[in-house]
Amino acid sequence: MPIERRPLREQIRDELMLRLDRGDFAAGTDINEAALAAELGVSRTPLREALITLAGEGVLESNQGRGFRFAPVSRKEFRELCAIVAALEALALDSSEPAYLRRVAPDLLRLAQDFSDNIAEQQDIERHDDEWHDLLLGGCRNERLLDLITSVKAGMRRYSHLVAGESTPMERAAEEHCRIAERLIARDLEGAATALRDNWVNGMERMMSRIPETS
Amino acid sequence: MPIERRPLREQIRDELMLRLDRGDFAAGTDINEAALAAELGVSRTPLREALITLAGEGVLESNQGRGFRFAPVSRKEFRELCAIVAALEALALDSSEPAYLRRVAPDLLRLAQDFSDNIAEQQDIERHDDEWHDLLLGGCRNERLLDLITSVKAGMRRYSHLVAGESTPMERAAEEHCRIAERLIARDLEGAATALRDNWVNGMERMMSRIPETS
DNA sequence: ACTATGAATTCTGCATACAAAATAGTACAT
DNA sequence: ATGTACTATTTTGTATGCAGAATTCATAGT
Repeated sequence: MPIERRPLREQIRDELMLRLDRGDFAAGTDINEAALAAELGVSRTPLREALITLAGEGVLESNQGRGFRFAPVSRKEFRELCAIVAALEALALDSSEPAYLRRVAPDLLRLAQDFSDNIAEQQDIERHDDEWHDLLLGGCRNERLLDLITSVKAGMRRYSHLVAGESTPMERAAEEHCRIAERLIARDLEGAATALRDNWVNGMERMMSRIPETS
Repeated sequence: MPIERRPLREQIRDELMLRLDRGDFAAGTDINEAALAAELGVSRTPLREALITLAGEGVLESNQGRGFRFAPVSRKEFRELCAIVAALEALALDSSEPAYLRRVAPDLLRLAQDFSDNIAEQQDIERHDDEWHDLLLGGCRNERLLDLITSVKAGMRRYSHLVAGESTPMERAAEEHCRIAERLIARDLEGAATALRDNWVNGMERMMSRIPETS
């Protein structure tokens, strides 16, 4: 078996994103490199490398001499990110192999229905939603686009834990997923793309009230 | 006067992009960190930080133990990038303040016309095209989107010097810019967005033959 | 001549060390 | 009590050092 040999900076990045999902870091808080490096058991060098990639994805921001901090959240930015992801995923759907979409459409529908039934843990909900979208876009032939979507979504993870605990919005999301799947089954690619865009716009509005206004 | 104090990694990144525009680096070539750092007169640490950000933007790629290299070019990737930028700029146009577009539309038209007249240096052509698009999108209220467009375009700069010396394609581009500006003057935002998308698709096809196929 | 093997070298990835900037703290003057 | 100048401390930004992986080169074997 080929043992895993990944750069430390990537493992660190993953770990930080995991902690971000858990809500360990409040938006706007500074990062103490030495302390965090010690806590992770690594040196500052690969940590800083990870921080720089995260800054490139918009998760962090850096100021000269002041180091890194988790980028503050705002309704404005969340709207912006949703608009971007909506456009990118719609493009990805457009760039997908029709055969793939036909094949996975039933799975997508079933997953969406299963999901609306049993309300699970918040962690599971997030993961499920991500996996659903990943499956939807799995047939996209534009590799750079998929990478870009992943990157932009990383920036959105700062918002994910803010909505934790709300159950009704998720039921709405499941319904919308059903709609998208139904459009695909009906071979209506245009309608599916529209439903997908709606899903993001609605998702945005659903979470909007949860986001504290820029103070 | 406030003297400029930017991190070295950013200055290094800018310098590397400049050299990339000049065609100093062939696609696919490895980077020797020590040699490049010595040439730039900096240490490997900020250089590596710059390389990591460039890798995040798709300009470079990194392999474990093998360091960084300029990502190889391919027609497939170029098509992908053009599709992405087309979608993003169209969205940006959609998110722009109508008042701004009305105001700059005449300037855009004039710039496009001026440009089609005097054929300048390749360097100037590139810069002019970029500035034209920047002016077009200057009224976009989605800041994250503008950052993202800049980042994706950075990845496209690997292709820019490949088309050097060709004059007719640029005249075509100027014509298309005129079309976009005319649509804006006519208050036809939808038509402008379509023309913008066409500009990217055509630009793509124009350069396609210049890109060596993946060997 | 060609391949395989192993030592020597080069280079990356990570850790540590150092310098300068920013922050916190303290004494002092108003 | 408040503000200010100055010092001490913390923290970042950059440079250097070091271990191990990857590559190169030479040599031996077929």
